[in-house]
Amino acid sequence: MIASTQSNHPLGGVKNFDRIPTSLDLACARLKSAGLRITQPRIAILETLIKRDHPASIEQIHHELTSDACDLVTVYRCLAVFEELGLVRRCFFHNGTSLYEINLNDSRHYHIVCRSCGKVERIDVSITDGVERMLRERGYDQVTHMVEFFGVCPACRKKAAEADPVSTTIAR
Amino acid sequence: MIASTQSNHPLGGVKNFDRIPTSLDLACARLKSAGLRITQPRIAILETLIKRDHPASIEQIHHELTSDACDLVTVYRCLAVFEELGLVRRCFFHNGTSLYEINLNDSRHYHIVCRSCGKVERIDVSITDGVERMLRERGYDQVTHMVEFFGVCPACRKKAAEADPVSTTIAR
DNA sequence: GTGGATGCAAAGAATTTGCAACCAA
DNA sequence: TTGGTTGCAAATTCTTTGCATCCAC
Repeated sequence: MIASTQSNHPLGGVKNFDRIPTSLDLACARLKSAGLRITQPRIAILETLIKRDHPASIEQIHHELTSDACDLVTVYRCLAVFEELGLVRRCFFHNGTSLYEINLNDSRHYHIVCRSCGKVERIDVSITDGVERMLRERGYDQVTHMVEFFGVCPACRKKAAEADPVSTTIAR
Repeated sequence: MIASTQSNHPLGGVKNFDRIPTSLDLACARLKSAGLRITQPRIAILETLIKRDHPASIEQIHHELTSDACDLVTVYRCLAVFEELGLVRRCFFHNGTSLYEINLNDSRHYHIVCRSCGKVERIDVSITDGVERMLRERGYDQVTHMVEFFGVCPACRKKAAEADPVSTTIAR
């Protein structure tokens, strides 16, 4: 997969399939092997998701595409396909909106979302493996899960404390 | 709180405040102490949530109210108030819809939702305390979280296997 | 009596669907 | 060439808002 039989140097090939596969290559391969077509809108959306590497709303993704790369409806449809394929993961945030992020190697990580500014940070821990195993033992199939943490980030706390030094010391 | 000073027997009082407080009593007390009014629609919605003790959509809750107890809009508004007060917890499910469940004593538990039939089971484990603590140490405030597990329940697996014995053996 | 809460209607936002035209394989 | 994809428009669903009326306190 990394280099063809025609060349031992990973970057030395002249043909496309001699390159080290990029994230986009991997995503396209997954599309292809599912019998789906690799179209301009799909490439554009995947590139945006890969470049971003952070959850984004459908609206945001559409906005970040180079202008009129495709219709908003197409973004909806493509993301539904990507999610079905597992290329993309859907997360739900405190206000109920869903965000999408690229998920090429099923990396298990979570997010902490600031209640105030909406900033998303990544948390790289694995806390739910035991539960998933337990559920499988109970007879559940295709088990996945979703975890989101919400809180007020340090920056927003500081800002709030400066604006109103008294009330912000009271925790929820 | 369990019995008034007028009676030592927990069930022996004649007045309302001599009863053991019910869940509804507790919820109403929380409303009152927040300066909010105890109205017929609010009582009806709370009773439905308490009786159910399982996540339900706004539509379902409205439907389960004894006919024309209140308008759908009122259910929306009441649930927003209850959520704000922490009387109710909002969960997000695989299709992106939000469900609400009563949350009178901040019990930490999660759900496993069947992808196929939508059945919700409760999981009583605590897996995220360590992460919440870590986030607070990093400077986050008002930290909460949300966890949902999705899978195909044993009953649906069996049903699917009977309908199509070949393809259902392939795990995701 | 008074202000918070509700009902109704209507607006607004988010998402889905139908169908003809298009283009990747 | 052909069927999966897309764009556009319109339908549908979900949620919020405005305002007059009502009723809990």
